[in-house]
Amino acid sequence: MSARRRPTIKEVAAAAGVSTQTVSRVINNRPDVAPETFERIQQIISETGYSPNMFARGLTQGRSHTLGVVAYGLEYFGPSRVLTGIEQQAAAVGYAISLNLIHEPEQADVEGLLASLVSRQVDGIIWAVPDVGDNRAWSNAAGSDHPVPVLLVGGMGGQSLLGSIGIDNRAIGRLATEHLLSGGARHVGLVTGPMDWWESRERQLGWRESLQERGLPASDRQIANGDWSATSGEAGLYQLVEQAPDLDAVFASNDQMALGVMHAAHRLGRRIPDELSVVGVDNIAEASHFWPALTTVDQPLRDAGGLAVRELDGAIRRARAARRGQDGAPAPRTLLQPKLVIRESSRPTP
Amino acid sequence: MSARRRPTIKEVAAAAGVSTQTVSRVINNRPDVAPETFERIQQIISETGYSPNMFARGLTQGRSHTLGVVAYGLEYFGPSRVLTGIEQQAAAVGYAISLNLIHEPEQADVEGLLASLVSRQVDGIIWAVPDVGDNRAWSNAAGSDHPVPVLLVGGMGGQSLLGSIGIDNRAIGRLATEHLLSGGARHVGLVTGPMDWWESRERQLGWRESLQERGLPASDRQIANGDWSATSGEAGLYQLVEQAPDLDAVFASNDQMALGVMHAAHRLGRRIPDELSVVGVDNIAEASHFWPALTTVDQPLRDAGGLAVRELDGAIRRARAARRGQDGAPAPRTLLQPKLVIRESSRPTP
DNA sequence: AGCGTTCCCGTTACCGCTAACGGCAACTCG
DNA sequence: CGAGTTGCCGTTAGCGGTAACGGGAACGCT
Repeated sequence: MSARRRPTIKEVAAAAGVSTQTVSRVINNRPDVAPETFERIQQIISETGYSPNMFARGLTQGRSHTLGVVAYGLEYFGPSRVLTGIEQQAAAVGYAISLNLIHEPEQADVEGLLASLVSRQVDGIIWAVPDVGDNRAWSNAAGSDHPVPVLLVGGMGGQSLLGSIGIDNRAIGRLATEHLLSGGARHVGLVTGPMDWWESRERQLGWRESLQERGLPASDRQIANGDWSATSGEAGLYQLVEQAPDLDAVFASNDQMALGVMHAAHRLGRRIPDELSVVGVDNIAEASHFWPALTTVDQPLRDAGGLAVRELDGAIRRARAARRGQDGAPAPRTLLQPKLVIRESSRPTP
Repeated sequence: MSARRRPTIKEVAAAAGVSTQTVSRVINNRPDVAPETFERIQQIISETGYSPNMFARGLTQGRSHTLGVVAYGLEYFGPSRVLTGIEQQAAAVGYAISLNLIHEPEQADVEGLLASLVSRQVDGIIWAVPDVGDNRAWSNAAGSDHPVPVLLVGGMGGQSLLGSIGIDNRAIGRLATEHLLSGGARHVGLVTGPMDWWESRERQLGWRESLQERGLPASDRQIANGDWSATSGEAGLYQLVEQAPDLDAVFASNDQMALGVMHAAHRLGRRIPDELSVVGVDNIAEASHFWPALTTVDQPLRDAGGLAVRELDGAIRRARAARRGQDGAPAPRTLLQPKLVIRESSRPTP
């Protein structure tokens, strides 16, 4: 942990007997350097272990090759997956990641956070915080002209002026519900996530639409509110069987709650899937080893993260090229499609 | 997503009719500014939304207030917890986080990664990658004098010259095994993690020590090698019951594998905990909702992350103060202690 | 009155790097 | 053989901020 000082371009130039500009040309791989000189300078660079100072470079070029990423809840499956996707793609495209975690999504100091990222000179910002409550009101604000491009990931609530990448959560609800119905279920219960989450509301909508299209009831008695935890899933089933005794299937809005539901079903002596079919969401690694193996809806979360980086990179380039052209194309919105994974917790289609 | 240019200190100074130096004094809260002037400048700053350019500031001061964090496997419970702890503490102490994820812990280009972080001018580096194979050989190298302080988190393999924060994994093995023994078990099987992980080897050592201290056998027939996945835990139990028919307890090196073990036990018709006691490690959120609720060993991972930031901050300050003093104190090593969480998958102490 | 302080503020010189430009050879070509 | 390339390299001037120093005005003190 010694404090060996890093060499500067000036020292490299002196050692090579050239000007700093020539060294600069070498490290940026620009023309107008004699092959022989090029070799010699590169030699010295690797000997001294020189690497350019990003501060100085950023100062002249006005870019940092860094993306600000604001995320929430790494302990949850979704967010950590998205972050992994972001990091991977960012590394591939040549961006560093400046990570900021939010702990209270509802009452974050959004402007302060964005300002601090901007003052760190990030080239763009990815807002990967779930759409909870009105925590995205800022993104709809008229005066939301940020000094750098901002991209939203996950959730699509509001008429945001910003670009966004999301997953079709209503389709998740429909996929799960229609699968349950096709397996013969007629009384499909729902354990929701927290209702201030956009994802929860959309999944519920999908569930409701599917039932209504078939003329089946979708009353409040078939709904239990959860909070994503297995505990709440367990409590949810106890509540459901009381409110709707003829329940024969449950769509749990995530795999943890599905686990809780199955736990409760075991305690109640209801066999899965014969007496009760269960479908979750997320396809967490453990899902295939639940008892029984859980049928679930898989979300392309990693892809969403990767796509976010590519889109943001595009926006950065465009903003940089236009510099003061028209603000151009409306913010693009992308919605990725989920996929059903059928296992043993649901009755198969006959 | 407009590209409104950010104001500079020069513009603020012009607007206030003072020199840039005076503005600089205001934003750094330094003396020698008349209260009235101070007010006026601050007014203009908030009106224009000025915030200092970190590049320029970093260039003169030689620090970025950024910590480089290298992590691996956010999809695993441990690493994501540690990262959360790091981020939280970093935010509290005033550091930003530059995140780098590794995908192949065995064959990462360590020097390249460190160099890239250093060239980004991070003030210090936290290496939060599990100790797998010989991927930490670099940290023992004699010439490991990095331009910035480096701290290792998790794992304690080798005689690293660098400071480190870890969790006592041998104690994990002992806690789990002794709990099983105190519940009456006499034939304790082990499902390990991958054996090139330091954590796995230490947990196995703890298991072995506990058995040998009581004069109980700890043969290879009681061991099945897993890979952290639930699948491997399931396969592990099948293997164990074949190799050691009188098996009455299993220590699984993480909760996922414990889940697999319980899954297999159900299939084999072995009742838990009466016929087979099971203990896991990690205390993941779902553990209390497994069937039955899983007894496990809790690791203070978030604390480890937080502590890492504080220690690194100290090292940074010291390095900065000494600047060329002796390299001083030997790298401190901290070992945090795990904690047993008793639930229903293990027979209680009579 | 004369001198030293204190308060407040401006000047200058960098930090490390790159864009823009200029300039000197050698080389090409009609 | 003179004029226009082309190849190669250096000089200058910043990017936006801060450290170090200096200096004028007002004040206090003997």
